[in-house]
Amino acid sequence: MILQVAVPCPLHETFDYLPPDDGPEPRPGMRVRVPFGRRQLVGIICRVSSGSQLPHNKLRKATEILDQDPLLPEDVLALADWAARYYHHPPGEVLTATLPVALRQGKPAQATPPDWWRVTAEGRAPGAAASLSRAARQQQVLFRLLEAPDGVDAAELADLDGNWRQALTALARKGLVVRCSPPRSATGEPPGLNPEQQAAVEAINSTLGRFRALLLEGVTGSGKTEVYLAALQANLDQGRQALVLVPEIGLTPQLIRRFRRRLPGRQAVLHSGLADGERLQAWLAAGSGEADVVIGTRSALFTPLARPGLIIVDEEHDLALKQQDGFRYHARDLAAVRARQLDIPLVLGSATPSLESLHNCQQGRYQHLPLPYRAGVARPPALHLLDIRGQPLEGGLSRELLKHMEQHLDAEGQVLLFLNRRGYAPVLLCHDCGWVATCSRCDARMTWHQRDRRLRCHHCGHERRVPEQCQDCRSTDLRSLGQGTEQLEQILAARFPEVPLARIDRDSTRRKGTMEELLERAHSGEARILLGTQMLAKGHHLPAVTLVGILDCDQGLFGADFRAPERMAQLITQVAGRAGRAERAGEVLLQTHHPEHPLLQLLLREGYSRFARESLAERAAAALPPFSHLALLRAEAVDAGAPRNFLQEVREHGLQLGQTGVLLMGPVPAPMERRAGRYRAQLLLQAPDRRSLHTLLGRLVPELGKLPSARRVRWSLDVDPQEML
DNA sequence: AGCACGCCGACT
DNA sequence: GTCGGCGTGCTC
Repeated sequence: MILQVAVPCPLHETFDYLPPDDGPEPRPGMRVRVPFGRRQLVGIICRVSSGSQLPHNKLRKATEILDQDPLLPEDVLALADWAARYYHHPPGEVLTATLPVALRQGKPAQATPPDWWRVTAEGRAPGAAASLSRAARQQQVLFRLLEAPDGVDAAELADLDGNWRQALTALARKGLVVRCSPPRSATGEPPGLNPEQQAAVEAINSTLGRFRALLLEGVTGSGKTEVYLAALQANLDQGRQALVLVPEIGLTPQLIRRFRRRLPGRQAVLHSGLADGERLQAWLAAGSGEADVVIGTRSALFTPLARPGLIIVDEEHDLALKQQDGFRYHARDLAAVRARQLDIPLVLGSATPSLESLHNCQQGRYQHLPLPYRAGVARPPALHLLDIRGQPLEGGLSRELLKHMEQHLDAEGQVLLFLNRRGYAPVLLCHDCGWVATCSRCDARMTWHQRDRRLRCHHCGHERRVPEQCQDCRSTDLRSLGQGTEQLEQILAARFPEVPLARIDRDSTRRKGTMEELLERAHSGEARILLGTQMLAKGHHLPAVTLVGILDCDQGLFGADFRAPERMAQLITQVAGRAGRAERAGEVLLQTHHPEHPLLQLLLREGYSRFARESLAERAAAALPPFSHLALLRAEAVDAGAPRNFLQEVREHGLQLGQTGVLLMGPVPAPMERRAGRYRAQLLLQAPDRRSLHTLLGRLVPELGKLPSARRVRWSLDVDPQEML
């Protein structure tokens, strides 16, 4: 008997081992400890076969089988295998990526019973709390449990000071509290659905039990989540589990609470903020069938499910669904593969669908489910361009925008300002000689953060003190150019001193919990002006916002990336969607220096949907994705010439393989050549069909590591790149 | 990736 | 005379 084992190292094959002398019967999906070189690694059994290509004396014996039963079911193994082939990534690294960290390290896959506690009848008795007058800690714990009729997770007691665990055990000994299983959540009353929502739900429900991909294109506020909830309910009624993927930013406590409130059964949440132990428990609960709905960010896609019935990918256009380093997979695309393999429906949802998914609808591969109207009484916002050419600007705000802000604030409205640039100013400039502060490690300017008196590079994180003098001419007349959110906050505080403001960007939310705090201030209406970057653009329900101001929408118009316009349109539409979600119609003002730009005009006049269809036609004409297929080979090194040399060698190697149809473009320097002290270059492969691209990559990639020049660079392959940076 | 082996420069 | 630099090779 031979075990084919995937080990966590960047090699494109599995390794054959003899089974250990004793232990459980080896089966695919089990973890196994194996000797590898002179190390011991935790690998995963991919196959058990009867023979090996290698001579018997070359084979080593596996040390021990780590699982009694397979950790990964057949379908996850098959998905990982498919992904390793499609992304041309080492199978060991792909499989390792599917496991929670605790399991990668070889820890036992043991589900611990829930640490959930509630008060007993004795504990509820009138004299119980009073009897603890000499045990303040126990009293405190008891009070906390008395507040929660369903009990609490012991982890929630962690904020009590002192040894709450000891107090809890003491209370249990006295019979005042008891460990129990957490309640299955109750179902809140679903609101009535409008006809479009109803039609979408029926379309999804009618396909439960077999594969089909459906694109739910719902304008902001059209009630996509209600459609998800209804479909999830129907799926649960059939006794099946569901997987819900969201981009990191979308996984807010708000959304989780809504799911908890509305769905029966148990939900497991998987995101990067979890401790290893918590993550493991959620993962095991999914695999055992204990959890009914699994909600998570992209890596949750690989979670084993005991009785899968439905996969939902929310905000399917979002870039966060594509991993941007190491194993560069797209969770949306792999979700389609998994749904097909499991023969269950896949629902993709977005207000601004990716061109890829719209194309799939046009091709008839996906079913299109439009939700063109806002749910309830909410009316769509009115979008207007503000031509700011030659206009006086106050901190980047035109008079016209300021006037509208005053009007909305006077009318008790809430104003949201969007500026996709944090810090005080993006440029620090010497007024005497023109010197600008640049990063020593990147080809980029440093951003001035006034409050911390520091210059920070937003590309590599490098920072230093703000210089007193120009580094070139010693002049002390250093000035800022342009505005970031930090500066705008100051200007607004001076201009509207009476109006409470909340700034939401990566700097203002660095401390744990501040994000929730600021969002709460925004949500409650306490803050009247909201100022933020990307962070504020997505997902959050801000029903009181009546005016949205986008300070600079020109950045996206001239990006080097062919996806830049699409990104810009998605961002504008998402930000605009924050306005007027309640009864009051919203107003959206876009400041621009290019009011006649055809892309902006199209977006404003016709909306995202038409914009996207027009863009698709342009992509077709230019033979760009999704009408052709790309792979990007990146290389970087401290030595400036090494990446180019390597890629040149790869190019020649690739040309020799003579795959017709595949274009090799480059090598060229990356758009920002030097970043974090490394020079970067890239080679782009383009093909009219997937097959020829993958045939070439299949032959080329395993050879790359063997090239001598590869040793001098760090390289990575990005299949279906989303960003050319 | 990790880890060893191996062959050349500045030190106790 | 050694310690250690990183080039090269290998992992069933």
